[in-house]
Amino acid sequence: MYRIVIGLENKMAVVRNTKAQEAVLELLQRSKKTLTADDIINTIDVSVNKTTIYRMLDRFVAAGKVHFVTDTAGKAHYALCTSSCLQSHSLHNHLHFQCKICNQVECLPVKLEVPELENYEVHDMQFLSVGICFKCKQV
Amino acid sequence: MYRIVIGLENKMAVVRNTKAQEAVLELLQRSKKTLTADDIINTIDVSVNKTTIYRMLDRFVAAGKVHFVTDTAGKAHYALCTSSCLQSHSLHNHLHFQCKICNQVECLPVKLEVPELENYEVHDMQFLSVGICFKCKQV
DNA sequence: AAACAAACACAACTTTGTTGCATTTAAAAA
DNA sequence: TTTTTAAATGCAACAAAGTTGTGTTTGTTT
Repeated sequence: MYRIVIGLENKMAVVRNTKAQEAVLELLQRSKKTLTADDIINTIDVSVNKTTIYRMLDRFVAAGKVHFVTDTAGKAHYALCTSSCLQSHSLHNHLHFQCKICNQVECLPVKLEVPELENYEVHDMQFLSVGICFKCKQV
Repeated sequence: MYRIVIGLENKMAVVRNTKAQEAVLELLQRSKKTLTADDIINTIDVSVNKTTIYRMLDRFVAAGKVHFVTDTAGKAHYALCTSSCLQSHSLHNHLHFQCKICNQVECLPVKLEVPELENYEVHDMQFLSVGICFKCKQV
């Protein structure tokens, strides 16, 4: 219900390496497109509980390793942060694309310029475009 | 589960005016910020079933009267379309702001420029910035 | 090796939105 | 005006996505 994370203000807690976490990070690394929690649960080869997946993803987001976009149906899609995510105070100002046909969401290498918002404190952003992707258009 | 709408390709069906619909549109008109289905259900004075509210909102979106943004928690926030929504093929290329404190989402009068996406068919977009709004910053 | 807390599993739950079907009702047709 | 028709609604049951609580496991530090 509360997928927002306050960044890295909360002191970096001690972190432990587990098989499950490594497996999830590897999945995200290998994936060209974003992954939903469900995608991960259905793809991962080690046995991991769904609650664990959700909490893990929250931790990754909090740590700035991963970012997510919510699609038009309200589902969260996760992707590893790249170097470009880290520019300008960890704001993810690149565009995402959600395909109505294959339902996948991908990060696009397109940065959007956002003017300063007077009197607002901007912590993060999600830019989503919706339509039909390259692959699905060809079919 | 499927909040996307294919625009107006489906022939404009006969539309009927009902008290409920008028009431919802009036609520949206009066509201400075976007409203969730729940907001509407809790605010509206005439008795309307929640299913009706959801279907109604879908119809309004399909008709281009209303647009919505999904917040970081995956919840849909609806707003009346203004004249500015109708520019450039009914794409809603203005920015929205979600406040982490009051949890409200508002339309901002800020248009974002999006370059053409080669080989992609863009039907719509959702631009969301997240942080602390003007009012909540003052408290 | 012992201690500690991060990470996990499991079950129950919440929230948001959907589906199917019967009923009502706005508006067109008779 | 009355009849007809399908758009709009109501209701109940359901579904998907994510969360909470609690007890257990297990990395890491001491």
